[in-house]
Amino acid sequence: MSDKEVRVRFAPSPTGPLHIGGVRTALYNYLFAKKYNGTFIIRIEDTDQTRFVPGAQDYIMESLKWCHINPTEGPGIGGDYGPYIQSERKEMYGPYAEELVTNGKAYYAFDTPEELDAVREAAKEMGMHNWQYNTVTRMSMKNALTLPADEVKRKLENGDPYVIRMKMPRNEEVRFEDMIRGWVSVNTNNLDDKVLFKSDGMPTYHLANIVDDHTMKISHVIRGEEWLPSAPMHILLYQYFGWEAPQFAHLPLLLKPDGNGKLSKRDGDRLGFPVFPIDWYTAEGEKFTGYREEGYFPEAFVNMLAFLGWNPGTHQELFTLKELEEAFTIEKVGKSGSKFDADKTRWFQQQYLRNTADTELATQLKEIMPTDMPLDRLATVCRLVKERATFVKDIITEGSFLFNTPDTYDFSIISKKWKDNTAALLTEWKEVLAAESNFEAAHLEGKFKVFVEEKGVGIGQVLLPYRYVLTASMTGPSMFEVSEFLGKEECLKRFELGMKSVQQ
RNA sequence: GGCCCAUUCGUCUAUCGGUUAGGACGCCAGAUUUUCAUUCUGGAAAGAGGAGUUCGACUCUCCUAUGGGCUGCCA
Repeated sequence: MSDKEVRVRFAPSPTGPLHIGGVRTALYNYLFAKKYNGTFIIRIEDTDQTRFVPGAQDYIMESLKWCHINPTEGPGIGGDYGPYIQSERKEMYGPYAEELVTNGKAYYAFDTPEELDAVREAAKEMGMHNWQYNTVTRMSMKNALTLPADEVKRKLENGDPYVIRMKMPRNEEVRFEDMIRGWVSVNTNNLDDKVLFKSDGMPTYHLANIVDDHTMKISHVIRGEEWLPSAPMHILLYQYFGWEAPQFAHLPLLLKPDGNGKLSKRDGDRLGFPVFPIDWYTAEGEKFTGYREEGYFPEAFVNMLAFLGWNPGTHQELFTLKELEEAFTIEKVGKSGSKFDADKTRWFQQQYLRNTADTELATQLKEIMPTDMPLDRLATVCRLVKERATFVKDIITEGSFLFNTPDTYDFSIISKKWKDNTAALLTEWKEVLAAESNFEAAHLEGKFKVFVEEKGVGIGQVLLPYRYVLTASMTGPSMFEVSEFLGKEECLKRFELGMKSVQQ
């Protein structure tokens, strides 16, 4: 690591919702910055005006906020290197492109998109699988390298549409050291003359990215593996400008849990888990569910994401954001793509739910379930059922009989356990309770043990029917805890209800 | 097709030439529990294949296979 100040950026384009792969890239950038006391920057790359999606930028910012991945510089945040939205930096890029033209590192090209399509089509028909605008083909195209100088000049003065293409050198080896993959090298013969500046006056990603990273003093570029093939070209651009290139780290991709391929938008509803951090609605009104709305804690979500492609080298798996900031190193990021595991994700959430204080859970519960129940009572519910829940919303279903008197009893669930003497035993046990003034769980349990002892019956013979009449269910937390929570009056009332259902 | 990257249990991964190849999720079995859940214990489960280098390779090199990415005036 050089002693240069660490400045990293996450640079999404607002073409739609950020999916979890993007969130992970943002997270790694953030953690890297924190680890080295650096700066984490958000930059919006909206150079493609045709793909702009309204709301996408807000979605990105809100997603990161929910995850507590807080940028130190960015749109709406400020910083000394703004603006942080490329369309607002539009005027900056042209002169840089011109500079390359002047230095012979780039050239004007006048081929129309239609002409290019035609050339590609023709090449395909001749059995060439891909045609590239490169060192050899450029000599048969319409550009400043082939056209007479005066014609080029005339076209430019005329206002004819043009692009500026990078002039790729012939047969040169471009090498760079990736922080994750080590040395990567490519021969320029395999690279093409990429468009740097578009006919609409906007730069392409490649130019804008290099110019912004340089002018924003970015020290490390941590981005997805899909950028690896163009990294050598970016290196070359830095050389053309005479700038020092940042260090690169190309992250492995997130893969579909089944089959193969990069995780994509539609995989979520197909496989039954969210692919997006928060809900997203398309312009057509289609909804994509987010982790936030599913009920995941952001801490659990972030913890899970951090472990998709990184590990601390120890057996610890539960990390707070702060702990991740300490433990994270780029060296421990793996090289191969990871398949997303929905089960493991749920497990993380379950762990976090369990480690959340009861009153905190109660507070969150109140937000999703209107109730008059006081907070301390809610907290007790949480304590009783949290071990059988994964999400806060599970507490509502798992503890339903703690909120409301059962409205329907289904005798068939207990009929097998219901013997001839059950009703009589239950009635006697009810009498014991009716005479009892102390309803503390431990006390009731003691009473109960004495009761079954005296009757000479098994615990289950009474306890299960007891559960049934009070909760209309066969499963749940300790009956003595449940009884204490409900209180004497409610318990006796439910005895009546439950017993009635049996008689029918 | 071309170029680049990758390859350890089903999944996420540890191992930085010498290990009974470790952990976690999931799965199975047992114990605890009135029940379900929890918890605990145990179990099945892996180095893609082939050549080298080496006293010794999961680890280094090469080839093959497989997977992935890129191949736009998209990012």
